[in-house]
Amino acid sequence: MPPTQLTRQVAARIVDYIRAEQVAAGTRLVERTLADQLRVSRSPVRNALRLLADSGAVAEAERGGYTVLDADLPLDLAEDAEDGADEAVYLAIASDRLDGALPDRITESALVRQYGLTPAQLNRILRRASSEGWIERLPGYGWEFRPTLTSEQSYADSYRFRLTIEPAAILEPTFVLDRQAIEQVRDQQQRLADGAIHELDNVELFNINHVFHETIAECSRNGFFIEALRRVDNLRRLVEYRRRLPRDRGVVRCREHVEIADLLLAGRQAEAAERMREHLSSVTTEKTVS
Amino acid sequence: MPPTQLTRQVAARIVDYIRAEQVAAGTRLVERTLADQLRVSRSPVRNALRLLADSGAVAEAERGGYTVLDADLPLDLAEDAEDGADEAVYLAIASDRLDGALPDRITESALVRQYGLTPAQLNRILRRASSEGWIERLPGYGWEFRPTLTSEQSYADSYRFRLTIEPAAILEPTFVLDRQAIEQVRDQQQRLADGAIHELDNVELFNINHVFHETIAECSRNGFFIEALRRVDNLRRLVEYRRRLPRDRGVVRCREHVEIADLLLAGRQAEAAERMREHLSSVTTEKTVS
DNA sequence: CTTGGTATTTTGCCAACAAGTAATACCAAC
DNA sequence: GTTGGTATTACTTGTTGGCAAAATACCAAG
Repeated sequence: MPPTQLTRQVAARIVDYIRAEQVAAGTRLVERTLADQLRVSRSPVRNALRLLADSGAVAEAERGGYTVLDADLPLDLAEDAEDGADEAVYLAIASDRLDGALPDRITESALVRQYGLTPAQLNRILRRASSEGWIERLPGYGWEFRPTLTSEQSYADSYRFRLTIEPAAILEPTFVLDRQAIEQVRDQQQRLADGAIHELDNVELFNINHVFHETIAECSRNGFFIEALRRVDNLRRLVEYRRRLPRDRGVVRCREHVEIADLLLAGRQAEAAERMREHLSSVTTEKTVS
Repeated sequence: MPPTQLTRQVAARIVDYIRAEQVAAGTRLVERTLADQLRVSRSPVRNALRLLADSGAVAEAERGGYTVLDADLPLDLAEDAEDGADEAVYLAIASDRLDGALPDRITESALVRQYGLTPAQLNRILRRASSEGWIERLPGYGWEFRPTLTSEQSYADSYRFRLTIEPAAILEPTFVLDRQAIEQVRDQQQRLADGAIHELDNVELFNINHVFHETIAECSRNGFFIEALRRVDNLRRLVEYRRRLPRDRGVVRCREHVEIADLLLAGRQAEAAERMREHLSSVTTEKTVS
């Protein structure tokens, strides 16, 4: 019996957690704590830990339970686990749509047939796609793809929008610097600028940059700014995965990121907001030229 | 056999359309046109027209088809039609949640039991609620209400967010004034300020004001601004329906709306944006005081 | 009191069929 | 070419029951 969808997902999250927090080897992985953190019950956590133990990612503790084996787990572990199915189909549909292989309107059963899904699987995927804003249920039967990000215009629009909200988020009165988080993403960007950028693929590069911007926005403590940014990035992700991202420009962007983070850490918010504005508008012009 | 959910909905939209556009009596209601406009096929349009004809809202034309009887249809018609079921349950769940009658997490079957729904009905409702951003599916079983708008803080946050995006939308380079639309909402606001405001209930008042702000944002021609505003308002709606809206303050707000519209019509966008900023921030301070 | 182990309850998915209705194509009339 | 009428196709919903697995409660050990 193959591990369940949720089990794989939970396993991937656990790996992410160990890697991101650099949890020391030997630390106990407490079921209840993980369950609370991942918003599931202990059952899938238990199964996920068993799965990870079988593949040698975590160690079984002496009197039951599991402990961390190594903070630097191979990245593949999370990806392998995640590749349950949903994610792949989700990206496939998005990709096919961007390629123009899917019509503007489509019925659920057509999708079920074309991608060989069960109704519930498709239900999950459509739920996600519609919550991310690129597909919409019609009043009657069928779904309609929304024109988001398919055109160059809407791509530019997304940057204009970020140009408005990201600097504004920094200047919000509720803004409180999360020094630790900012330092972490700052160092990550520094490493990228120092050359690590050439070793990453599009997905990882996008995710790191996305986390950088989101971490800053989160300091605004205003859920509307945070969620608005998140929504834009969720859409952007679908396109960026498919683009060629020139790495030389990427180095410049990372340096700008470092600079913005340094300004924030120095408490110079107004300047940071201004740099952020310049940073985002430079990307805009760059894109429209190419 | 009672009319179907979709039929009622389409009927309500047709009534909305006739009222909003003030379609002259005697005009033919063309099935295909309506179907395209409402993004459904002719079948439900036909059923809806039959329904409206039976209740005397539209007239049967001589050689088949239907014509408009009177541009000023009673508002109840749309509401009666809409009250099919979904909408009522949707608002009931939102209301119960705001009252604290529903726990933070809840399962689908609990909702099915509590509100006497079929799975597909609940599916539709959850889809909508999650796309509007106030409920979220957990990784395992169950759903979680998001803390949006339940607290005074997040209510204030929503205004801070609008304070950022609405003036910015006016200043977007892609902004193109839709003179006709702006004039229409301007006049509507003028009528409100002249006293009509005292004859409206919360729902209608909210909708009119919401349309005003959205019409302006739409001139930005940037879907991200438009959608972000729409999302905030969809959430706000759930709360505002339940508040007491003091009408005297409302009059002042309507006057400000008229003023903003006039500035836009005069092509003075920068000033309009500034007035919009003041307008929104005055509401914020007013709320935090009360 | 915290943690891991175990048992019980409940949930949501699956499958397949029936039924009603939305989408679509076609036709006739003006 | 439009428009309304009609027929056909194909889609989604509503069933039902069975089942794997997620949630939950309980227990024992340290």
